[in-house]
Amino acid sequence: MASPTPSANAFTQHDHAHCADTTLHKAEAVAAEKGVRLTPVRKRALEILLEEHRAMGAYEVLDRLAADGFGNQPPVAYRALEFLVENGLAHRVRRLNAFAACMRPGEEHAPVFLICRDCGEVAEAGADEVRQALLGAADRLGFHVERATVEALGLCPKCYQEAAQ
Amino acid sequence: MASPTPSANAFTQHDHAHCADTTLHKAEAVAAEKGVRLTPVRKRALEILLEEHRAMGAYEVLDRLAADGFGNQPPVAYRALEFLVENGLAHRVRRLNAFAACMRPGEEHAPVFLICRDCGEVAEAGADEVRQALLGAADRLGFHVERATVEALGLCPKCYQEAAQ
DNA sequence: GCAGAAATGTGATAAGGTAACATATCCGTG
DNA sequence: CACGGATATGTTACCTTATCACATTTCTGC
Repeated sequence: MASPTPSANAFTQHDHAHCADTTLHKAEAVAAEKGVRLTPVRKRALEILLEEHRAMGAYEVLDRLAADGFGNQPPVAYRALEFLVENGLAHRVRRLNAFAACMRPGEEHAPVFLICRDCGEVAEAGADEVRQALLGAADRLGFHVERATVEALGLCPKCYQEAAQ
Repeated sequence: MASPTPSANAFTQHDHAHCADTTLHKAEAVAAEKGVRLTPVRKRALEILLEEHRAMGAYEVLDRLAADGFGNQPPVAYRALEFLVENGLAHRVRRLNAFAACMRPGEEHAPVFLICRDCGEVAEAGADEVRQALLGAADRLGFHVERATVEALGLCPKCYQEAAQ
C-alpha cells in the first residue's frame, strides 16, 4: 500500500489550514465544556494529527512530539492519544494501528472509517444508520453497546476508477 | 478484564462438540468448493479455534500448534490464521488482536462482533442491516467496500445484569 | 519424472503497546 | 499563601504482536 497523501479527506479536496484551525478551536471548546485539560502535549498531539490530516501511528506522533521538546518515550504519545480518543477529539483506526483527528469533535457521532487499500487514504464518514443497525442487532442479543468500531477496507473513488482502466 | 470462558457463544449455552464438528465439516466443504487446500496446519488451527470457542491470540494458537508437532515460530500461526481469514473460515477481532473461528463458513455475511468488556466473551452476530447501512454510507462517498470490520465493546446480558445490581 | 507453484520451517527483527515508578504541576481548601 | 491530594509528565524497562527473508519441502499439472 502506498503512503497516504495528506491532501484529501472524505475523498474531496479542501482547505486544510482552515479546517485544521476550526477543528482545533472546536476541540478546545469541547475540552473546556467537559472540564478536561487540553494540556500542551495533548494539544500538540492533536495539532499534529490535524496538520497531517491522515491516520498516524503512535510512534510517528511520538517522533513529532519529541522533536517539539516533549518526552520521547512511547507512553508520552499513547497517553496523549488516549486522552484525545477518550474525549472524542480523535479516533483510533484499528486496522491501521493508527490514530486520526476527529473532524466533528463535540458532535455525537458514530465514526465509520473508509480506508483505501491502494492509496491509504482514510475518510471519516458519518453514518448514523450504521450505528442504529448495530445497536438494533446487539439489542436482539441483549448486548449493551458502549463503543463501536466500524471500518471498511476497499477502494476510494479515485483508485477505483484507476483500477477499472 | 477477566479471561473469557469458553462456555458460550452469542451469550447462550449450547453443545460445543456438536457445533465445532459441523462447522469443521462445513469449512472442509467450503475449501473443497473454492479449490483451496485445508492443509494439516490450517485445519488444526481451525480446530483449535473451534474447540476453544473463543477469540485467541496468534501466539496462543501457535503454542497449541507447536505442541501438536508443527513449527513454533510466529509465521506458522500467522500464515494459517491468515489463510482461514482469507477464506472466510475465521475472523480477526481487531480490538482484541485475536482470531475466532467463523460460525457460518460459506454463508455470505457481515460479521459483527460483540465483545463483553467484563467477562471477555465474544459473540459473532449476523447483521445484514449493518452491512447494508455501511455499504450505503460508503456508496454516497463513492467508496467501494471490499471488507468491513464491525466490532462493539460493551456488556453482555449477564454482566450487564450483574453490573446493575 | 520433472518443473513450477504452493506451503512450511526457521531465524531474525520490526512494530506496537504497557507496567511501574519517580518527578513535576495543578488546584481546591484551610 | 501554603499545603496536600489529584492529575499529568518523564523515563526505564519490558512484553506482545507481527513481518521479512530465505532455505526446504510438498504438491500439482504436464
